[in-house]
Amino acid sequence: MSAFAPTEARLDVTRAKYPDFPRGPAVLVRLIKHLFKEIHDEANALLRPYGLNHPEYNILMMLYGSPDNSMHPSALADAAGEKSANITRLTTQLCEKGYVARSGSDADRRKVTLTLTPEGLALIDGFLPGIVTLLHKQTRNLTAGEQDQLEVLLKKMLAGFGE
Amino acid sequence: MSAFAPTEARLDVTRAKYPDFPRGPAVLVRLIKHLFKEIHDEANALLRPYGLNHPEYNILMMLYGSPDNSMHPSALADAAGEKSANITRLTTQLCEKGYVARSGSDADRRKVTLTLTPEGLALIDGFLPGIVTLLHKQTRNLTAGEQDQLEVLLKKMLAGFGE
DNA sequence: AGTATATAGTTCATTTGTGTATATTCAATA
DNA sequence: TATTGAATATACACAAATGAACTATATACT
Repeated sequence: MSAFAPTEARLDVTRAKYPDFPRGPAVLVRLIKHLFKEIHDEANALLRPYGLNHPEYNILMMLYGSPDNSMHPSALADAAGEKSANITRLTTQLCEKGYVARSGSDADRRKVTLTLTPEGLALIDGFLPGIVTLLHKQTRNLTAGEQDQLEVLLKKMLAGFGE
Repeated sequence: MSAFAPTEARLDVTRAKYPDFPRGPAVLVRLIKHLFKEIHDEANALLRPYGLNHPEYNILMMLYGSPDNSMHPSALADAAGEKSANITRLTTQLCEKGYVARSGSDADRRKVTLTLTPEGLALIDGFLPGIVTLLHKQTRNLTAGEQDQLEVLLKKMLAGFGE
């Protein structure tokens, strides 16, 4: 029996009380919330031994995903889905730990450039094997074809936001 | 152009540096994170005029999804995907606002029962129309068939956790 | 019965996240 | 070139969430 069954039962009760409540959309939203929490918690557990949490990991990986291992804070905020005030705090921590370096920009002096240090790159090399294993584990119930399908549908849904 | 395109570009760079990094699973995880943040932020904005945030809303709706409008804290933690310590804090707030009532249980004196008050039910009636509209808006890009498909796939993925 | 083990809920210290205001720089244009 | 408005990043006060320790009941076992 799926762990999600109680959620569906609750939704049935809700619809009995308030028939307009849309079952499909509500299920999707609750599924996404549950998945996010699970993903978040598992990643946190894996990263704790490295002294990192999930948001810090995300920032390191966004920088790693840039050809020169560097980004500006505002781009990082978009990429990591964090508020810019939080980027300041998180990157300050990563700087203090020595994984990221801050530097000014000559072209636009408002901007700051954040770059992975050699220590940061070494840390990433250290935790990536575990992350790869975790990612496979988290999607093991889906075939490659199902993953593609899911990706298409999630993108389509996401495209409906912020318009 | 999709707002998600930069994420995919970063993933390509990552895979150039670390070929084992699995593209599909990583995309799925990032999509889910982005969707959750959008859903969370929009719900927060809608609920603010009612003096509620998204987690508080979730708790009220979990109670509403129970036939007698009541649940125990531990069940609520599961249902709402919150840690039990957080349930204590959130429900205390909701009690102070008069939307939820706490009471002991005779059968098992460790347990506490949380029940929606008439004020809580009235509040729900007040914000539900807006929520219904929001839920439709958040899934407007998906046909009914696509929503069903997405639901199946997300459930399948979720079933892979915690085993 | 008596003891160990597990469960329910809370408390508290700490970490993490947000909203708002502010300083600085850039870009547009009158 | 002076002025206005937008963008970038940060500071800070406050809000929310977490992990770990703790109290109290309940359950299982000998």
